[in-house]
Amino acid sequence: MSVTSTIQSAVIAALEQLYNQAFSAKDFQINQTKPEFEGDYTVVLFSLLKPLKQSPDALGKTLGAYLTETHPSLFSAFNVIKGFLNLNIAGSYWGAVLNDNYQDGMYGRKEKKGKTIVVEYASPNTNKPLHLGHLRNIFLGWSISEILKADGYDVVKTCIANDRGIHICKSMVAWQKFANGATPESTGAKGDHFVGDYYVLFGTEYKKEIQELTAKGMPEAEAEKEAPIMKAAQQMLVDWEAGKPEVIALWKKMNSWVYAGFDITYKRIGSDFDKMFYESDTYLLGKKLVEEGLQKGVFFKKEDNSVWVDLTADGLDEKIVQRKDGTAVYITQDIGLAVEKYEAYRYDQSIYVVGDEQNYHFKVLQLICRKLGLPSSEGIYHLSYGMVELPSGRMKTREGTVVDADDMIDEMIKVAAQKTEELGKVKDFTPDELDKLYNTIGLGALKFFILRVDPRKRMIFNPEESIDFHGFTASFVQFSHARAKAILRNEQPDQHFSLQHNEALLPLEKELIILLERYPAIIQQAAYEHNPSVIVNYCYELAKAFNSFVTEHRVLKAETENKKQLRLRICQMTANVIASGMALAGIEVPERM
RNA sequence: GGUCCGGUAGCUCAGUUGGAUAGAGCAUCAGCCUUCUAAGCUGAGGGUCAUUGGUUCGAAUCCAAUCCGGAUCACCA
Repeated sequence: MSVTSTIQSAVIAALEQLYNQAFSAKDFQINQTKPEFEGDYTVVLFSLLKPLKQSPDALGKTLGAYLTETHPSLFSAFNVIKGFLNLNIAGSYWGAVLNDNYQDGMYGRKEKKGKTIVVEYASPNTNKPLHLGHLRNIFLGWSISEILKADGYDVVKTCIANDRGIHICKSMVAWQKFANGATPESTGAKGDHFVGDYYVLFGTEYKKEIQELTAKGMPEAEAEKEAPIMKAAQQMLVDWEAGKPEVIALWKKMNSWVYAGFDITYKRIGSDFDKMFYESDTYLLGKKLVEEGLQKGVFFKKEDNSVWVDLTADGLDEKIVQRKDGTAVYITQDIGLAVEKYEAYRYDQSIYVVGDEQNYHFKVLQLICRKLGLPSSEGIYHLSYGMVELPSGRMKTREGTVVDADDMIDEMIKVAAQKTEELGKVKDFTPDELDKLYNTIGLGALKFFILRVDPRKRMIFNPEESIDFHGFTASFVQFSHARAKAILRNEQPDQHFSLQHNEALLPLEKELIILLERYPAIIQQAAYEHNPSVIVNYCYELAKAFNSFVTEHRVLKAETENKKQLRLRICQMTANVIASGMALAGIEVPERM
């Protein structure tokens, strides 16, 4: 049990004894005591004054005296200032926290809850390479999954490949028309980039054709529909859904190129999935559900044969669920996917890591699932994150300001290598070890930079700032870990030494133990909020405190053997917690750097 | 226009769910390596928490209005 909840229970019991009134944890607050006051934890008394008909001073003194008297091993002293009861926690209590957990690599992780959460993330289109926005998505999804696991859930990491639809047909048409049979193998290109180039080519050709048509006097809106290359793409989608063999063959070939490219990137960033779903499968189930919905009267057909759902009663609009030509739209497959996921995992929650521009889409999805009476609907949770912007503004494909994921990763690792060489601390590393270290530092920096921001907020990605290895960065935290390990390489804590608590803890020692004690609660909070930035910020805070501690106090040459053992335990536990926390963000920490 | 999200130091971000004098990093300035890793540490300056009103012992945090920025309201995904 955490200190905070221990104090809470003690206070509740005390109030029951002293005033014969029952309170719950929600009736009053326990905070860490502000540094300018004496004490470790503070009970805020204001909310209790009225029900107890007490003055702040009287209540504080009575409660403080009672608590210190009845829990001498927990509270060593107290003071009351205005409505705040400041409690000193006994040194022996902190000693026990340290002693019980310093070797535990699983510290902070919860027991299994027996509940399943499905997390969907990445979800790329198979027509262009991954960019910075995808990286935020993948880092978030992967990290949230790990955090939920640590909090005791069974997690299934899933990915839906958006492998069908008009956008896929566009790159297929362009390849057919312009590639002359070129392949990634023949050109040496990475598969996803190769296909992406044809998608871009489609766009430029399309624009060209529109210009030609409007030059002949056709109105622009009509030209957009009549452009031959667009008509070819639309026809291809119809052929694809009809299962025309040569279209399917082409589709399979091009998708396999893209997957090969994605796999390389996933592997580099250490991301993985337990289960892949393919839109090309789920859309059929979606269409079946649309059919059922029509029977049930949840959907209705318009004159042109397109199928709609009326959500005006729920404050939204009418929404199309199937085109007049019978082909599926985006949401059709999502309805199918929701059912498929539920059938497969009977989940308690189904998290979709998808950008906030799709808030409306997920509102609609949940409503439709509910109207269809699907059991999958209630667990749907859209983890909506903000867009990644550059200092110059939004990334735009058309303006070529999209930051490519592979380029970004290369750059980070390159700069990490440069920086490490400049410092020259690992000259004895083998080339393989160096390679691994550069990866750890470069990728760590990228992940940290992205995950440190609250997911809901838009974030500005400043390339220059992201490769800064000072301050609030992954390298700072990694460095702190390496520093702790350097000490531990000289000497390990003696497990058989029994710590004495007659020497008072120094402020920096106590600060670190208090921070370490909070780690389990931090995991819980991050899981509850679906927010990896909670973990990342915590790791930074811990690393910062550790660096102050290490510069201020000697560990190996501590004043007494008792102090030395205490500090060695602090080093060990800090290293463990940093490694554990960073792992939840998908960031590795080196032994040396 | 409707709906949703955001606005905290020059910049990038925290702020323990309503608590004490609002915190970090970067940038600027001043110090600290003969010591377990200086990718570090210590200190200084920098704030009308968008604005106004309200709720109460107490508001960056809750409510209302206004201003600014973004997303969305597609037979794109």
